[in-house]
Amino acid sequence: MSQDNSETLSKKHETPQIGEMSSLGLPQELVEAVELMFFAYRDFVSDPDTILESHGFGRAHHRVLHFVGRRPSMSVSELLHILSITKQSLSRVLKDLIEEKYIIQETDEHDRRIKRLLLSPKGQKLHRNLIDLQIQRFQDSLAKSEIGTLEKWQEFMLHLINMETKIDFMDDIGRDK
Amino acid sequence: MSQDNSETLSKKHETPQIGEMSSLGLPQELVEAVELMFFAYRDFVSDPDTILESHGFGRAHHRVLHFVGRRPSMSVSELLHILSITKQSLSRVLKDLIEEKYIIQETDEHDRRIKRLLLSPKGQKLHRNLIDLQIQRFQDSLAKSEIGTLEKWQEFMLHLINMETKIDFMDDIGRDK
DNA sequence: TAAAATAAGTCAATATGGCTGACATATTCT
DNA sequence: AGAATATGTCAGCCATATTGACTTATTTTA
Repeated sequence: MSQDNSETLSKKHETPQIGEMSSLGLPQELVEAVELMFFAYRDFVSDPDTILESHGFGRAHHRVLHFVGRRPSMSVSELLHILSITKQSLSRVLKDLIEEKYIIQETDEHDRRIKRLLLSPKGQKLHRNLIDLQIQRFQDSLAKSEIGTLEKWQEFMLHLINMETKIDFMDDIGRDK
Repeated sequence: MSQDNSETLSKKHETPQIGEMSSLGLPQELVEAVELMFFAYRDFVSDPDTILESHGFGRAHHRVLHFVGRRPSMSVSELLHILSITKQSLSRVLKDLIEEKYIIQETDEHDRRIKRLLLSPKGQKLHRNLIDLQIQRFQDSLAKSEIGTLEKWQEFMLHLINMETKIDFMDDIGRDK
């Protein structure tokens, strides 16, 4: 519990430089960064959920919608590769999106085995709604931050997090930022 | 498909300043940032998985282990609050961790309804193994980056991502970094 | 002190989104 | 003609989340 186990620090973490040690005997800022990844990511993906839910979709649908929107005319296998999931996992969500006409399939001109995936106007609209929320969050965070060092980056990440989350759990993180 | 729909940009995203527009008519760097969140987070949480799997645990166990390690003597309801899950969801993983003696419960001295959660030495060891991997990834990324602006932050995030992922999908992101 | 509120735990049912294995179909390559 | 490739599908399994209803122990409050 006290800091007197600092001699037993793994070789990987020698050179704490300026930073204080956390209760774990690890540099405080790095432990905080690990948690910021958890909180910031969770809150970052939470915004689109409301919209998705009203369409009967989940996060898996969002990811497909996003990458098809960003990289139009991708093949199914390219999409599988990007998402790093199996085709059986993809098939359920892709089927939904195709059935409800958010995504259009076009057979490749030169190799008719390949199906190219595209967003319909309806799909583009939903995609845009979703990404707008996430970009807005980035811009808000950016407006509040002035990115410089790791500290600056943490500040940026901190601002990504919901105010409520911050009030509840950020009492010992980023106090003076 | 072309950029000529830039007039229809949502009011929220006027002021693209210097940045070019993506195929979506949104600032390229912000769209890239959205994707970096996805890739970086995914790869960041992937390291501990191997160790967890060998213990028969999943990511839910990891999160519990992490927060109990970081905030020792938390009550169950505080943990629920931090994780933002229901107690029914928590109960399974917490039960596993208690049964296999990674986590110890202690009844609060002043209010015997409350159970305080603590890592056993065994739990501390596993927690340390897991966080070491994540901190190492941060340190590696940090060594490669020089954080400054949003660009710097993106560079930092980019370096968090597995080389394989970068080779496969980063062909149009962060080319010149 | 009796009743209400709180902390924790449990049972049952359901949903999402991953996984594996086995196959089927159409198309292209050798 | 046969092998390889791209896609799709069936069936089942697992992890992790959800809701609602209920129990038990303990503390607070009226």
